Amino acid sequence: MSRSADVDAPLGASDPHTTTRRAARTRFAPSPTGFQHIGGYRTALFSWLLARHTGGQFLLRIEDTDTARTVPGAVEAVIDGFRWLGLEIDEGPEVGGPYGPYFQTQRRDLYLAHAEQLIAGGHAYRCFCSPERLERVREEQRSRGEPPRYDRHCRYLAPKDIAARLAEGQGYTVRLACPTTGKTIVHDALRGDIAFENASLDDRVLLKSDGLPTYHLAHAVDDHLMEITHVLRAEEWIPSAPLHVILYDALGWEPPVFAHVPDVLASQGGKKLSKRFGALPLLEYRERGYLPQAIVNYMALLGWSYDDKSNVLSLEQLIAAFDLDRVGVAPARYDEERLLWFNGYYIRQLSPEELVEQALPFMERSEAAGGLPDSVARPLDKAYAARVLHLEQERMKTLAEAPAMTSFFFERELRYEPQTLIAKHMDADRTLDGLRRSQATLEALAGWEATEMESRLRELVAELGLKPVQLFTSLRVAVTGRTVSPPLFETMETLGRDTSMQRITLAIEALAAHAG
RNA sequence: GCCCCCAUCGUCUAGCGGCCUAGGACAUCACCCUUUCAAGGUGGAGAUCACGGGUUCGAAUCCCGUUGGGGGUACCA
Repeated sequence: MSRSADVDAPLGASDPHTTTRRAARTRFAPSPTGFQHIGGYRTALFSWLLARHTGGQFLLRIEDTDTARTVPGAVEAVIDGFRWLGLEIDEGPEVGGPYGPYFQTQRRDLYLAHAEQLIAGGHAYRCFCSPERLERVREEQRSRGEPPRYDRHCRYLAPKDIAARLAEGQGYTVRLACPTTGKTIVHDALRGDIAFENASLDDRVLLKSDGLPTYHLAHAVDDHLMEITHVLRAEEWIPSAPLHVILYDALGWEPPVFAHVPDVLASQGGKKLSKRFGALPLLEYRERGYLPQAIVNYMALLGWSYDDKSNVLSLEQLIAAFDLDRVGVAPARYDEERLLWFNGYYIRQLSPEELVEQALPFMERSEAAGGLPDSVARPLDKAYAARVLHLEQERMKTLAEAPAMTSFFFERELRYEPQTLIAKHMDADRTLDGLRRSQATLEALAGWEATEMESRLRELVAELGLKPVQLFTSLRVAVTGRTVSPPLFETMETLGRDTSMQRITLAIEALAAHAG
């Protein structure tokens, strides 16, 4: 039996939903009309976390009913994104599952059957109105200052009239017959009850004239049939949520728990993050040298928090801690700086092996693509690259910075202004002398260890009456070509004796020539 | 226009009536460490809790209103 929406008790008012106690089946249901960005994946992450936290399942369903806007490759990209983030999908395209198919275009008979059922039950009706008439009606309403809504022209068509049009072969859509009085209550797990006047509702199209369902019908049928318990979706769905409550009721079904998660705003302006406003497709972050752990940690904290202290949280910790009750309702702003901090943090946590594994592809890219200079032979020596990367590890904010940061370890020739060899409060002559004395000191060394070089050169610094920075700056530029580098002695050790000595010799020559 | 959502440091947030002279993180500033840059450590600045009314012995926390921002208003999702 289905409750009448026109009686006093508002629809949905007494649904006693708990949020996260039972095993949750959640889903992410994107339409393949573009590429998902952080906003979309954030909602998906919350859904995934809820499923994992409760020991339930997470499914991926493709809402491809808008065939005209479907973009090739979008489905693969979504799946690739989940794989990259480390969020495994329990049921969906590619992995399959007992509730498939997971593409809505392959489920049209299901929607058709339910549409018929709704019509038979008087909860929906066929609408023969042309798009032109619809537009005209809306225009008139607007000009009168009324909210544009379907005027329900076909809702009250006589049965024989309908039969006649059908016999004629007229096309039609199927619309939901909304109650016209009373209220419908949408229970939102994050915001509580939201009340809507039924009089303000619109009899939206459930089934398009091409026989494919709109989102309203399709998602309800699928979520019910797939036994989804919690629907997490963007807050833009709140306005149509009452329709969904009515629809579930008309179908005789218990609605799932709805949680409308807040938007993620673009870093500039007050607009929602989107392709137009500051959003990058998720996989673009991979190209730019971001680590999935950083993205996940950052996204989890956009609109959700564990307590007043926790900041760094692993996926495992997130699973253990996640709770719908701690998801906020206010929109959050996308903050690149914070993401970058997380990324640097997670890069620092990488083991030497993991770091090479992750960074090598960026270094071996072509020079034009941001890799090491093309003059450097590929493939790179892994062991050497590992040592080099380890030296730069704590300075890296993204993996994509690795090539520029480490190029002097690989290049044969350095290019720099001889002037930069001279440290502050130094002159060319004293620098030249320091360099020459250093050269002799290093030459006399039996081995080539950083600690050994350091103690010998520190003795030299004292002997010359200089400050460490005065001599080491020159050596640094000589050996790396830069004023900023990893610690000098480890750098020289890694570079090797031959290269280091050769560069110091070159620096002496260059400075001598420069000083005239 | 109409409907709906939201409102604590620049940003992400903690706070669910007294623990708050509002806590943490990013960013920022200073200092320490130090061969540069980072990383790390310490400390600082930064929020009249949008505003105005209530309720209460007591409000960032509850209620109402205002303002501001956002979303929806398709045979798109």
